[in-house]
Amino acid sequence: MTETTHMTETMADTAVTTRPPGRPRSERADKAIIDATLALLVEEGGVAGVTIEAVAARACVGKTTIYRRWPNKEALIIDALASLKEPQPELGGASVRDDLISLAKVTGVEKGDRRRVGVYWSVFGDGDKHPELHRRFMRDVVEPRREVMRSVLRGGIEKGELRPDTDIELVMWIITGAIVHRVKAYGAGPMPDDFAEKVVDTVLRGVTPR
Amino acid sequence: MTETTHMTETMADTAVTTRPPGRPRSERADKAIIDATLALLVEEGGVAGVTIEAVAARACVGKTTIYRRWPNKEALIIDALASLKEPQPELGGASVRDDLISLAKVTGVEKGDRRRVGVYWSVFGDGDKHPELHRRFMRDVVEPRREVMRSVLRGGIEKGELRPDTDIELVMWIITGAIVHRVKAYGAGPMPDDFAEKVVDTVLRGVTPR
DNA sequence: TGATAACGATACGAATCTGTTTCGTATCGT
DNA sequence: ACGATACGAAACAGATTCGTATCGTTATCA
Repeated sequence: MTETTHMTETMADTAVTTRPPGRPRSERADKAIIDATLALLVEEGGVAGVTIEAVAARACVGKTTIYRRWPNKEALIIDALASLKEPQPELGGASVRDDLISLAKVTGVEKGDRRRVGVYWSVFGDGDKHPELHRRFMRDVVEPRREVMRSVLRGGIEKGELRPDTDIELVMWIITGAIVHRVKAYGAGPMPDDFAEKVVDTVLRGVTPR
Repeated sequence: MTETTHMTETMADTAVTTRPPGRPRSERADKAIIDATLALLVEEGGVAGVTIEAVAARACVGKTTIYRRWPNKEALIIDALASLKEPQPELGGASVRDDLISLAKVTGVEKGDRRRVGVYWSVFGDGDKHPELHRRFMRDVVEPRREVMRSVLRGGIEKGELRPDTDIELVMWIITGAIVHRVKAYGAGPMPDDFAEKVVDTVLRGVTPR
C-alpha cells in the first residue's frame, strides 16, 4: 500500500505529519476494495476469479482508483491477505484443552464469519500457481497463529498434560485439518458450536477404550 | 460421454455390436483428454484454470475433437472426475487400526501420485461456483470411500475396539482432514510413509498420558 | 474404390479481462 | 478563487477464451 502521509522535519520542530496537496485518498475506497477482493477470492474460489473489474464493481469504485494504489492484481491480493493479520486471541491458559479449543474455534470462525477458511483454501489451492502469494500469506498470517498453537502444545508437554513423545506438528495438522476441512465442506451450512471441542477432546483422549 | 457403438437387433440374431460408418473415434484421444483435464484441474487450482484450448494443447488434440465428445467445459470435467471412480482398496480387516491406515494412505496417495488430493481440493474450492460438479464428485467418487471408512469405524465399535460413544463422522473429518491438509500443504515435497499411521494412532490413543 | 465420419489445424465472432488514457467532477490546502 | 490531486465513468488496444465453422487428411467399412 502506498503512503498517504508525509513526514517532514524542521530544525525547531519535532517530526510533523503533513499532507500532500490535493484531494486525499478515500479511506472508504481502500477498505471497500480490500473487502471486495477478499470476498471475491472466497466466492470465486481462487486468484483467477479475482478480476480488477469485478473488484471495482463490487467496491463501487472506478478501476482507476484501484490502479492508483496497486500496480497489478497480485499486489492487491497480497495487501488484502495482509489485512487478515490480526491480534492473537487471548488464551486463558487454564489448561491445554481450553487453549486448544480457543485456537481451534478461531481457526474455523473468526468474528462470526468463515471468510478466513475460504481465503485459506483458495490461497492454498493456488499455491503452485502463485507461490509468492502463498509464501507471504503463510509467513505473515498463518505461521504466527501456528506458532501460538505450537507453544501451547509445548507447554502442555512440559506441564505433563501431554505425553512427552507427542508429535507437535502432527497434532497441529490434525486439529487444523479437521476444522478447516469440516468448515469448508459444510459451506454456509450448520457448524455445531461444540465441533472444535469435540475435535480437541478426541485428539487428547483418543477413541479406544481405556 | 457419447456412445461409440450401436446395438442392433435382428430377428434371428441376438444383440450384436456393430459399428457406425466412418472413421471410429480415437480411444487414445479420449484418454489423453481426460488426463489433460485432470492435470490442469490440479495444476491451475480450479475449474477456471481448465481451458478447452489448454486441454487440447496438452492432449495433442484439436479442439474439435473435444467438442465432438462434450458439449462444454463443465460436462468434460464431470466426466473427468467420474473417471476417478476406482475399485475400493482391499481391507485386511485384521484390526480397525490396520484398515484405517490403509484407507488413510489411499486418501493421500493413490497409485503413487497425489493428483487425487489436488482434484479434491480444487473441486471443493469451486463448490460454491460449480455446485453440480461438486455434488456429483462427492456422490460418485468421495462418498463411496467415506462409506467404507464409516463401516470400518462402525465395525470397530461393535467389536469393542472403539468406544461405543465414538462420533464416527467426527473421526472421519479428523483423519481425512489431516491427510488432505498435510498432502496439499507439502505439495510435491516429502510425505513420510508413516504419516498415515501416526495420524491413525494419534486418533486412536490420544496424546494425553494414560 | 467410394462413402462416411473422425482427425488436427486454423480462423472466426462474441465475450471478457487487463492496464492505460481521457473526461468532467469533487475535495482538499492556500 | 486557484492549484493540485483523487474520484467514477467510459473508451481503448491487446490478449484470451468460448464455441462454431471450414479446411484438407486419415481410418474404416462395404
